[in-house]
Amino acid sequence: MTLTQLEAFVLVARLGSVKAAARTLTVTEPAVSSALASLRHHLGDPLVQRTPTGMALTPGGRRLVGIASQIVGLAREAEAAIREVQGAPEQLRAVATSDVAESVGPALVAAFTARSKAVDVSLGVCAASGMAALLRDRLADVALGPRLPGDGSPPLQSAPLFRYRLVFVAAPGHPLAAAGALEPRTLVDQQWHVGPDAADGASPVRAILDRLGIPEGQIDVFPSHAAALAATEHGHGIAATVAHLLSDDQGRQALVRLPVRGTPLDLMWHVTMLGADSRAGAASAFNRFVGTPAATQAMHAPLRGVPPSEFRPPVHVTIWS
Amino acid sequence: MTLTQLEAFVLVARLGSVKAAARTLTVTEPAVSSALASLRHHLGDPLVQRTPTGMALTPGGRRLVGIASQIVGLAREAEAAIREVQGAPEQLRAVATSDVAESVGPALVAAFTARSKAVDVSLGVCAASGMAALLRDRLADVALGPRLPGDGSPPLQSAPLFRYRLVFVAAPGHPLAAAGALEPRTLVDQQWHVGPDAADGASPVRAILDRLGIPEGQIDVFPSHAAALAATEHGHGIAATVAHLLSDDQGRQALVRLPVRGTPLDLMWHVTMLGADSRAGAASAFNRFVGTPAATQAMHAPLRGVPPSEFRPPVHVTIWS
DNA sequence: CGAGCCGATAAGTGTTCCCTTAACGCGCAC
DNA sequence: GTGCGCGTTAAGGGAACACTTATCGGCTCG
Repeated sequence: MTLTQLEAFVLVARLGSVKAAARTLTVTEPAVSSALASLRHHLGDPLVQRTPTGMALTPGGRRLVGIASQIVGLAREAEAAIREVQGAPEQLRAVATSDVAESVGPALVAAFTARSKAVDVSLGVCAASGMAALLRDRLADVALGPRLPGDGSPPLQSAPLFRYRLVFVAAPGHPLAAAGALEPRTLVDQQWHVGPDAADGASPVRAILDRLGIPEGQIDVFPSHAAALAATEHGHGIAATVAHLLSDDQGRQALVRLPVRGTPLDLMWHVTMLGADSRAGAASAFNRFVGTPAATQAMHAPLRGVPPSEFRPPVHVTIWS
Repeated sequence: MTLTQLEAFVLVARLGSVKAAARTLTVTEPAVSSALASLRHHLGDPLVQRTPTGMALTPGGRRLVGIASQIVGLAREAEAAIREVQGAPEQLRAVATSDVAESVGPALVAAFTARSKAVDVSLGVCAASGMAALLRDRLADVALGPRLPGDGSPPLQSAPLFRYRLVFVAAPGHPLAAAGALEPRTLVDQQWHVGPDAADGASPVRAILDRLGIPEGQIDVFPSHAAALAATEHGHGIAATVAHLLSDDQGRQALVRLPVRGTPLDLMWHVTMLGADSRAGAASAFNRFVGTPAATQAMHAPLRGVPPSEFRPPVHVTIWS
């Protein structure tokens, strides 16, 4: 029984699939499957079993997951504690959904970095559906994205981070660009350009696509939100984007907002982390920071005049998934 | 960072020496030293350093020992949990000082085994000074011997187990055997035959030897208490032993009690375990059992007529140290 | 100053881990 | 049925682990 094996098991149990666990750990599926096989053999229990809907825990696995999760959490805590004692900078690993990571995330993280010199911050991108597991396994300290359900063990705490407005956009030459007020259903026949977060069930864009009943064939998923917007500029599709990122593009008329009825949609991004008793000190500092005016200002200001596609965040960004 | 390394570190930190940790783990000193070296290198901190009085923790080590201890405890808990879910018998690892292990320990454990069919009990021998570390690291679930200080992390709970009387004995032909009332200081010139527990600072026999100022050259440490008594039967030395074990030997006049003033000494053995919230279920069951009349009866009854040297406990006995 | 104790190190060995690529088995959908 | 997605197994290699015996270095104590 090794820490690696326990880690693999916990992630499979939490994420419900070997594939997702492997992606999170940046290893291949057989690596995870093999670690799981070793643990199964050692403990003499299947722990998790395939079902049509994913991987389901056996009674033994259900019992183990809580204990194993504590073990891997403590192992991380041990390393962080030693680092701290030695005076090394504390580490804060932030994850964000791709929409946050391409909008207010880097600016927020950069502002926090500037204020807290002794903290080493990294920002990663992940799907909203995997955020809770990352936080609980201490693979991440804070998560930026939609509000996450806090129930579970250990519990999570979500707090409002940033109110934003979602709008629909198209190239100036698009047929709908010159239209007057549009009914939402007129968008059903359009080709949609979306970022990677739209593939995630918890994303608001995904919710819109589902509500309108857009067939998958009409949805082009791009590797980044910026790429989706770039394709929209030069193509004949439409996209959904955060309004305040658009001000400059609109000024240059690269994209125009579509006057769809019911838009802009008022939405909220949240910051989520473990409870105050179990999270790292840097996470608490970050939590305090996001409530300050400096944080709000940083999230509103920085991207003015810089198209997202060219934006290079001034913080170290690690892509974890 | 592996579980083995953390275990080695915790034991070195708790026992204050590599040698003791190695003995407890039944490996050689280099094995422990090497595990420690790997952990030191991995974390970049000496963790423990040699001092004239033993191994002292660095600030980092002090911080780590609590976390590491939790990790190894949880790892054991994980294995126990799986075993329990699978319906396998629960395991209870008892340790006792050699005096208990050679007197009431086996009978007590056997009586508990007979009552609790679903518990797999093993009894080991260890020094009183190492008991607290064994309990805290969950290498043992219950400890039988002297009362242990309960402070520390996690705290320990001691409860009275058995009141016994310590007497001094010699062979019938010994010069002192025919004497009348003896002053304690008349024993100073004698050759003492003692069991392994006398080498332990926490042992009452050790305390007596120290109080009388017996030089080391007059103390023969035998590998078992029974061996010390056997040597006393045929030699010209004296020994200290538990009174109620002696009844039959006295009947056969193999050994006679010396009428030393102040004897018999009224002493108490205790049972010690972790607090109710952190100990295994079997430990709690054992704790309840030792309070019952059946336990008291078992401890008084079984060895009547059976010299300790010939006694074969009906339970599996593992020697850990 | 030599003896003895204790921890660290050297050298070596068998085992386990951990990861890879490739191929296989199985359930499910079009 | 025929793909296709997903987990598992096979095979293999490199590294780390965990242990041993033997030796060294530093320290204390007679």
